[in-house]
Amino acid sequence: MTAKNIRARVRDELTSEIKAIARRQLATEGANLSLRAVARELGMVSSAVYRYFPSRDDLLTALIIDCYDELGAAAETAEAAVDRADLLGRWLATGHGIRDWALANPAEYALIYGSPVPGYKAPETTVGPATRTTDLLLGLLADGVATGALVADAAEPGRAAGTAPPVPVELGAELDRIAAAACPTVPREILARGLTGWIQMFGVVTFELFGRFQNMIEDSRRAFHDHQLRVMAGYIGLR
Amino acid sequence: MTAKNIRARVRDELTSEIKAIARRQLATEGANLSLRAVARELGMVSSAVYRYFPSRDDLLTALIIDCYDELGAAAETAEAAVDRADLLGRWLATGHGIRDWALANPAEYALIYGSPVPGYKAPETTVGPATRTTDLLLGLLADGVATGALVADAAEPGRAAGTAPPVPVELGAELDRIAAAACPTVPREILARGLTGWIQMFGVVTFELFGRFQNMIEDSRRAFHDHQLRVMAGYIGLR
DNA sequence: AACTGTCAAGAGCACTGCTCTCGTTTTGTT
DNA sequence: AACAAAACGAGAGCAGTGCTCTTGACAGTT
Repeated sequence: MTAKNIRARVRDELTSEIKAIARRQLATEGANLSLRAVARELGMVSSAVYRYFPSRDDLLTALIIDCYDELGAAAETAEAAVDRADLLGRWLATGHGIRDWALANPAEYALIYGSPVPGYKAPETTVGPATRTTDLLLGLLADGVATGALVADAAEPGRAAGTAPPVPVELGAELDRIAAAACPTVPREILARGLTGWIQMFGVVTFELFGRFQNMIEDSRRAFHDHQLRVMAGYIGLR
Repeated sequence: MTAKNIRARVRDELTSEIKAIARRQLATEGANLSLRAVARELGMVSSAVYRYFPSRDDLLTALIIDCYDELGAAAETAEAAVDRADLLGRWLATGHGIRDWALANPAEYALIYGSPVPGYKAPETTVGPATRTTDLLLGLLADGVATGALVADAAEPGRAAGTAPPVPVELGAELDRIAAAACPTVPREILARGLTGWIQMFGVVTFELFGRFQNMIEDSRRAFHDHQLRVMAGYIGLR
């Protein structure tokens, strides 16, 4: 069986080496990386690379999946280090974990959360790894609901009526559908708040990564992100 | 002088025709549009286009400036139609105006708010048009402060203490610097809240445009955006 | 009428994704 | 052990790209 694995193992090694070189080129070339350049750096001929990835888009797909998985793993380990009962701490750890990974891998973040590549259509195989980060939030909400730490607006102490508008009816059905599929125990009001915080979190990271903070927030970007996280945590009801 | 203008006028017409065709190709090709394809569609030879735009990046810059201006104008006209005293209405109009433009011009929105183009460095000439939308928010905040409708957290009725975390000291200096340069009358707490709402607004539009709502929010995206706008308006204190 | 600057066209360079063919090597089967 | 089948790397080639340079034609100025 080792004889059988000789070729397979070389293939696996070359496959991941191609991906590694492509990842490195991603940093300088962005989404329009060159298969020929990868082959050149590998000492191979361009047509040989096509034995491993049938097209450039397939290479991109492999990279996207890897990046989703890496980001998901980074967020998960950051979140797992916090006491389960500390909902706010888990939320903060998740948010900072995602930002840290994004700052360490800006090109990769742009690949998965930036503008869609023109002719590229993400296949179904990418949705699984993509939901790893959102699953963290949903787990957070479900845990909060289970322990009673997270309650809907009306019953929540310390929050005055009228501050937060109620979920409109048009949204209700859709939110219920999402909850039924992903987190049946979470009421729609809490799910809506979680979604708002989730979007804000990625919005801040995206703004920072894409240079929209230039000439604005320069020295205290981490503190800014932390503040946004805490604001949204307060809105969601995490404490 | 008309004799002199014959050439200049033809030049201007051709310049805008090139930009128009490039805009149209932007929709299908994304940021990596082809100068040769533009020339082909124009019945010209590629080298002739270089008389009008010294490089592909310069064409891109021209498009970016046009898009920023268009988005800014769309947001301004939407906001200008609302009664000056109606801060919430102005905020909603701005937000929906931006979203409407983005939905009508998704490729253009991706160009200016999506991932930065790999080798491309936006020149200084783009920052002016880029700030048109943020100026709307700052004007909104300044108006609210001037009329007394917008007040800092502690004095604001209907909001309980502890819901919104205070601005951390590290952020304070930076926020004061921004305020001093752009909106001297707006206190840092209100500016911080406005910034949060601003990021959330663009975050929602970006998520929707970049396909992150697929299999989640499908039928009520406008209502969702509207709800987000109202949530953030409540947080900022607009009413 | 002569000069000067602008223009479109064409050839050419180096690059890209991708396909096809060719000889070689490895694999699985008889 | 022998052999067919599959996998592999190399090379040539096609159509496309951004960009540069040169050439010849035209317009505006003096």
